[in-house]
Amino acid sequence: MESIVTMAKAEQTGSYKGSEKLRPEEMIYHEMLDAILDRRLEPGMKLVEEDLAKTFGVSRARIRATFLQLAHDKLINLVPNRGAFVSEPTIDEAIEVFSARRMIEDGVVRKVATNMTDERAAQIKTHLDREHDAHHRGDHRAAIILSGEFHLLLARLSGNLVIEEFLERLILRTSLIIAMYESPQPVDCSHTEHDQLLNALLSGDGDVAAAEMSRHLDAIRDRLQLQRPKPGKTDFASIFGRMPTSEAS
Amino acid sequence: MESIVTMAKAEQTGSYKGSEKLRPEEMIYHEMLDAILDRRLEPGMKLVEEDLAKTFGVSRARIRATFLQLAHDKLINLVPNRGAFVSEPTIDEAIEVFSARRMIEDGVVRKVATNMTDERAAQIKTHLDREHDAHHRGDHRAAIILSGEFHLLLARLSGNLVIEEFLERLILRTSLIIAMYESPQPVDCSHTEHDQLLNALLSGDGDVAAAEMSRHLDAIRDRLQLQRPKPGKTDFASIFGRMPTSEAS
DNA sequence: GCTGACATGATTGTTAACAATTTTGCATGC
DNA sequence: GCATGCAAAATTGTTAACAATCATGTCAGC
Repeated sequence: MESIVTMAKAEQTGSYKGSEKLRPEEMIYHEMLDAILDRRLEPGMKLVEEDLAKTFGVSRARIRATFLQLAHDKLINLVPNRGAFVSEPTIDEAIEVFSARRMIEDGVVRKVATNMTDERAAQIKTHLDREHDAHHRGDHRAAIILSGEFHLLLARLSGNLVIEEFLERLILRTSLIIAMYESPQPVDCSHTEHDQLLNALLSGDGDVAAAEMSRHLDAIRDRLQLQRPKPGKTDFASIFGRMPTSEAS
Repeated sequence: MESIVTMAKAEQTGSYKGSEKLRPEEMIYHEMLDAILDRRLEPGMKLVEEDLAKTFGVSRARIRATFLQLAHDKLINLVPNRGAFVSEPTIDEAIEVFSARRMIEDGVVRKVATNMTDERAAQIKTHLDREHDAHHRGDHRAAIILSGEFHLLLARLSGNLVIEEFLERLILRTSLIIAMYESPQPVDCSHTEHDQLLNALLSGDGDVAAAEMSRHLDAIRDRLQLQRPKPGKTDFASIFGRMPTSEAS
């Protein structure tokens, strides 16, 4: 199965097969990234260096370097002498990430709205077509990827590489949050919201665009179930609704 | 001599001597950070792993880990098989960093302005007093530190840890840019601009505060000499004003 | 005199072994 | 039965040695 991230990169560059030529270090980073965002590695799970080293056929040193990168993106937690654990973003953290995105992306769409050109509008429309396409095909996976890419596209159009890179990390973090807190029946109705965003951008009014982006991000956040986290492996008490007792008395 | 960063941390926590209890890894990171921001390590300078390892009395592995951190903050450049080099932010990068800060900090002051309380105003005023103090004492070094801390304080008051951390990195990057491009006679008149910012914040009007912050950041940028970078060690052509020829003919 | 191959030295990249720490399992005592 | 302490296993942290790569200096050839 293709990975979320390599697929996303392929969407950017337009060549999917080429992504296999990534340097091994990046390969491992992306593989772990995918596994985390796919919840194949569940939040809270311990990541043992040697196991991963064997799995990828590299030395522990490389795994440790990869850990540093992932920890910097807040996707794993590094505890001295204890090891690495997949991040379990708290509800408060989740809210802060969305709040941060609002602050950043408000500024982004303000810039994009006031600097809109026909070519850029066409770029956005092309992307929205792909989103609709994926949605009508029922390709939920691609829809999720493209949804994130949409926000990244706007950041790129704002013309600031610093913001773009930062937002990329924030979007990854958001993906982990969504994976952890999404409601049982996933709702990817965001593509219609993206349409509305384009309209707002085309109005050329920065305030209108910023308001629309805020509404959109709040909507994503509010679709999550930020009250009760999906229980992790270790949270037996909430799984069974009671504390453990002996089975046969 | 105290380091810029540990001094800054001390300002935050209120206890300077305690900063010596940092774990060795953080110690090394901060020492290198300081050296870069102080220009004891000049932009473009090669950082040899073994030399640094000997200097700090640690193994190369630790130095490599520190390199990853610094590279993530864009303070050094990591070139495969070639090594680590102190970053030489280009003029375009510098402009982008200031632009990114404008986007972020506009949002920050909007939030702070609309959520101002007496206590927060007092916090800011206390900080400004310290800035003025340093300035009147002629303590240029402390003035620079406190100037950066001012922006960080506003980010903290905005109540978003994600933004605060990101801005912290951006401020470090700005410090390197200033160190690289500052005009011959350093102008730290920014403390009066900070006063104006406080006034704008007290107005409670987000638009006013954002405009003031934009003006302030633009002013800092415009005080730099972003046309001609201060020549690095290797730029002999610009040092001597001509290309090398044989000395005795 | 200049260019390019080649050998040498310096530096980074990688691996494996060792040390320190934490976790786990078990026995002991209350 | 439960807590406490101890020993063993697992895991992380660190170091040193080796391999691969790159930079530098030398020398032959034009």
